Amino acid sequence: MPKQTFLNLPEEKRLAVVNAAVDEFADYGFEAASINRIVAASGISKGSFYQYFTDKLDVFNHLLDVIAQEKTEFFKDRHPPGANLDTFQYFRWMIKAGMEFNTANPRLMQAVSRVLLGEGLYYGRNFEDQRLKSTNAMRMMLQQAIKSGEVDPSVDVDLAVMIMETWSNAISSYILNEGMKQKDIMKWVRSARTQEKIDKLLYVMEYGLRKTESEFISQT
Amino acid sequence: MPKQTFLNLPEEKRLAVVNAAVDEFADYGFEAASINRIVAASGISKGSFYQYFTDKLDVFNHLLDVIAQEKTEFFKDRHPPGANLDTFQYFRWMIKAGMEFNTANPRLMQAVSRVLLGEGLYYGRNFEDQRLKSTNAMRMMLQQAIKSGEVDPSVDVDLAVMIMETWSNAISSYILNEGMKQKDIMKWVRSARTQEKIDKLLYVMEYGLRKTESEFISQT
DNA sequence: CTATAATGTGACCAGTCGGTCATATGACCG
DNA sequence: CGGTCATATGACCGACTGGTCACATTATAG
Repeated sequence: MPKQTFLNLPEEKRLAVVNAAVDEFADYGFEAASINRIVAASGISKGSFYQYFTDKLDVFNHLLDVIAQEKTEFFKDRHPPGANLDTFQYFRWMIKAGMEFNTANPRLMQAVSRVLLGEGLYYGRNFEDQRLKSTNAMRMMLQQAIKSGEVDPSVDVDLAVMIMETWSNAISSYILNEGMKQKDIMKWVRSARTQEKIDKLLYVMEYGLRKTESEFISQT
Repeated sequence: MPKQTFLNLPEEKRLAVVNAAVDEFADYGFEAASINRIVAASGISKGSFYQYFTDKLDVFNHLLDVIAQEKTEFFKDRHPPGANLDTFQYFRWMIKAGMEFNTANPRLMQAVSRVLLGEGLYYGRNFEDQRLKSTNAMRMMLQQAIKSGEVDPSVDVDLAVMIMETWSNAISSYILNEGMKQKDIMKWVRSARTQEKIDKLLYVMEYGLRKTESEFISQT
């Protein structure tokens, strides 16, 4: 939590600091973010910074507060269309609203998203080719399946690739992060519980994808 | 690419360097990884390091090479069960094989996964509570839907939450990363193309989730 | 055994980091 | 005006960073 001193600051100065922090985290992520640069960019002195915040994590947490504020402001007069949406309609509305919120605060959301969710595949370092290699393999697999009549030709190949890639990565991360907590990772991975969970996951994906695009359009 | 000098090294020494690098990237990610620590942990001198590699990225790229080698070794005598799997069966087999590979090389995969895909939600910094807040909201939403009879009670709530969370994050990242490339992010987000893509995505998710667990079991 | 080439080494460099603190500045009050 | 207190400042600190290079060690060849 930033000190009261910071919150008392004239808005202009306060925003300069917040914006500098947003840019810094968005450009460098958490570890590589530099307090020196934030200080230089916002035009305050280093001493002042340490009077406002205790450390780097403190500034970042303040960004989360800023988001919370912005969100209540944003959703103040924005409500779900109609009262009796079902769960998925509501979820869909939430996602769409989130997209609008991201659009309205792109740099801010980019900064916290980069720190909390990672740099993201679509941005990227020098590893784009590495990623393309695996997505291209999936794309070819799907196109082959379409050619052989196994998958409906109206399926959106790019979308299917994105979905498969997302799950491939999510499952890999899940196995690694959750697995490292276990004392016997191999036993855990091969356990009925874990296998069943992944099976269900893939089944949900598969079932959704098997629907043809024409059905999508008629049902949405 | 590491210099030939490095590849000529006695295996023991070479592995010491690779293992030190793996540990470093797994523990600190790319930005915060320290060449000094890698050097110290592997027992080589700093000068030698710079004779083997040009910089940090070069070591990391070598880890990708190591993975490629390990993978060909791993899949040498591991083939899909039967020749006429359909696309999804094949994908499922690939995912499962990937899980086994991760299990066999957990630290190595953790290192590159952390760098390429981010720290992952399930690991985490001091932001676990931030994440729990949103997942709990989704969980309650689903439980409410089950209570009211809208969603089949046999649905695995935790699984559904994981799926919804994954898509929520993936969509958010997609919008931010892809959107920042556009000259007019708002126009892009609201365009029919983008909206349709997200709609389809959510529809695939929804359709998979609407199936009841009993159907899962009978069909898998 | 000597000469030459390849490899290994760690002290050293300039630069940056997060963080501190004595001092300066300004705001408020009697 | 003087006095008191909150705030602002940037020089300075030790630690660490990625990177270099003159020199030591070892291997190879004649």
